[in-house]
Amino acid sequence: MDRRVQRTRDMLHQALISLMIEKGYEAVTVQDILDRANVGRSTFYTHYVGKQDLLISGLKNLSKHLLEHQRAALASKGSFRETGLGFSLALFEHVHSHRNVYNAIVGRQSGTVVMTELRAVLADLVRNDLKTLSPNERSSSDLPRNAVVHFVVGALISVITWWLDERSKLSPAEADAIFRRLTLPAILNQGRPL
Amino acid sequence: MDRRVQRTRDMLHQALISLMIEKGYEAVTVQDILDRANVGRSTFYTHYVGKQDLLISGLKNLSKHLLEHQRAALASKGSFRETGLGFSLALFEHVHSHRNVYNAIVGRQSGTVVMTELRAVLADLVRNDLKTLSPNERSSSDLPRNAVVHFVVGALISVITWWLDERSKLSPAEADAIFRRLTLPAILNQGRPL
Amino acid sequence: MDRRVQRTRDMLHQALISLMIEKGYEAVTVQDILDRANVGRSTFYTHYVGKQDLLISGLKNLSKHLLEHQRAALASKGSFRETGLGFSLALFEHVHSHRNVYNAIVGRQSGTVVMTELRAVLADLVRNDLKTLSPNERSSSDLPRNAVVHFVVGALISVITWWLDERSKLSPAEADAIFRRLTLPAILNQGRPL
Amino acid sequence: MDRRVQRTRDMLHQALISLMIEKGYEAVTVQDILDRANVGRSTFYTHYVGKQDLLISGLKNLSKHLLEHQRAALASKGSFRETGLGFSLALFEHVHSHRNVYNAIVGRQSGTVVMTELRAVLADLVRNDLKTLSPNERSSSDLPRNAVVHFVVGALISVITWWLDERSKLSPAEADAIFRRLTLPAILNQGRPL
DNA sequence: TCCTAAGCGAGACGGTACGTCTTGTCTTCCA
DNA sequence: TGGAAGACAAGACGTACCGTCTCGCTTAGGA
Repeated sequence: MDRRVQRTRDMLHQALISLMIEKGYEAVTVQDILDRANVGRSTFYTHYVGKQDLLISGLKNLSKHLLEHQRAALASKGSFRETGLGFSLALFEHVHSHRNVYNAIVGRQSGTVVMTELRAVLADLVRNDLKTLSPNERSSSDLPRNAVVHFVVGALISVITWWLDERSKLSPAEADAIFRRLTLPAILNQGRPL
Repeated sequence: MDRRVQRTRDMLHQALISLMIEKGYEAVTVQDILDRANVGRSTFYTHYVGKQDLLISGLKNLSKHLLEHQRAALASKGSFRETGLGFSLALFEHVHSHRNVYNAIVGRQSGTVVMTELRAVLADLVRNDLKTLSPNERSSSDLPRNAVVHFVVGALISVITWWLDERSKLSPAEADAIFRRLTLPAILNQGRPL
Repeated sequence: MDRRVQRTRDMLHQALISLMIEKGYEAVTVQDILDRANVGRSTFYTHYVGKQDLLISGLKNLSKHLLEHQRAALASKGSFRETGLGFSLALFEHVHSHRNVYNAIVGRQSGTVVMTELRAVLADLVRNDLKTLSPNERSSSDLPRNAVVHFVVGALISVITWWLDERSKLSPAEADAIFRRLTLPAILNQGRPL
Repeated sequence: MDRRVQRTRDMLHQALISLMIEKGYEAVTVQDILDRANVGRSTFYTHYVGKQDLLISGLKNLSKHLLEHQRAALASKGSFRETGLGFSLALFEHVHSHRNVYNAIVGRQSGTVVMTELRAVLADLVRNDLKTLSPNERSSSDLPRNAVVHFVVGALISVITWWLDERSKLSPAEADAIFRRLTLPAILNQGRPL
């Protein structure tokens, strides 16, 4: 591929991210992106279907990053309580070191598209994790698998949102601990009577 | 207030809801609403700041409805496990009998505004409920109150979303049970070591 | 007629005139008039068909005023050169003492309706006058009567417009003299070869 | 300039003219023009500030046309009585061959903007002509130059209006003759006592 | 090394939705 | 009970984006 192509795409990504931090995804105009990236209108539409497409293609990086952490955690031995949802700490740390970006993605100014896409990425990770749980440990299989996946993703995003709103007074590890204390009991204690 | 005013507002609400069911909130145009409601453009903007305003003013009804159920549940005696989050069954039933509306509100075609507003309504209810928990029972106070509120609301919406996506094969009571099995342990078992 | 009716109409006329002076006829809104006159919308439309109607009904006064002067001039004896178009000096004086109103009527901010109506009023006067000319004096009757009427009215308005634009450095009598020097030769010297 | 630009502008001009003929300038909507010209709304406002702007830019053509005839007349030798206001016949002929357009411009359905602009165009031509008169012939310099210009333009438009109203029973040459018989004496005979 | 296809910026263009404004009609309410 | 207040439908306005397109200029990468 032409060396220029990659350069154009990078500039577009950078432009979108910096603009999202400033105004939030919804408020960003294609024209804004073009101006910021010094890219022509037609060029933009050559590479991407639209604003969403540019965004989604950017989220792929996050996805890759978290998948690696998940693989590492799954490889190690230990109970699900210890190693389950093994990507979560990595995610909280990623969020922390890119606070401003995540504020734009997850915050008040966000948009449906961003959230939908983020949920999809996380749902994949969670589903992977839960697959390893069912056969080995006390199972949550008496609850519909998808319900649990939705629940975990919702909890994850809720905690991240809250954490960011609180201006991140807590460390990533502490935030992660809260997430796990809220989420794991539901997954692990299904046998206990309610 | 002029009798006509209420009539106009009602017709606008009806129009918005029916259009949301057909196309989803984001896709609905102000002009669509005007045509459906037989209302003039300026009249619309006399009553509402915009599409969002019309929507939000509509969600007030839901809020009132659920608040009543909550009051009833809080009045009755029983442990938090039984009576806590007492509005949840009512909500699942409301969702069930207005499936199509909720699909538009919560579904793939929804918009940020709708969700934000719905979350705010639910957050108020949850916060009310949790206030009654802390003093009486084994407390979740070692977790930040707001984190728990966000978590519960996220869980609630996640389960509803999943339930609607599954075409509601389960009854409202069953869906509510799932929600409670996933959420209550986290609230009640904070003392147990993870 | 109800005493209040006349009061309402007067207030509307006053409002229109003062607003015309401020912004010019075209820029004046019915709502502007209502606000200024403290009159309800429906009341306005009860009395007048619209903005134009209100204006035209106001011009009737001018018409009456000038007609009287014309009658006086026609009654006196003298050649057409002296007494013809006998209302012209009265008009220039009227213009002078209501400069601001005429600026609004005739000026840059005016509107078609105003001008059309003013022309009609003047055309009637001119036509009256020319009727007295034809039989008695050296005639312009070899020119189409209507052409001459249009011409005189056009000349009159042109001179008034110019005079007002010049901020009326000249007295009404001087302006009138200019008008007569420009217009009368054409009417009186038709026999002379061109 | 982009080839497309000229094409767009042409189509807009054509649309405006044909619509003016049908409904008169004032009654023409921007949307009417867009529909007729197959041009997008934003494109229109890219090229013109509004309806007026489009109109005025169209009157530039008339101006150019008449200026050429004036130059030709000025070049020829002869008294002012013969060659003065040398563009007038050309104007009457232009009016005649574009009767429907001029009816829209000058007629009952016209608007202030149209007339104001037309007056300005004609005033320039007249002023040019009168400049050649003063030094060479018996002067009208004892009358304010601007008054005379206004007067001539007023007379010209008056005669044209009358002529068009009469459905042009007269030839352009005859109409021009009437105009000259009405206007020239005033310009040339200033020395004669009134 | 050339030269040719591609990548690109610039921006014109047709559309569509927006929120504002004004008009003339129609309804309510109050004095 | 008649007029003031003002709600209303209609629809034009000028602005803002969108996604498609045409145009030349530049520049890589194969001949």
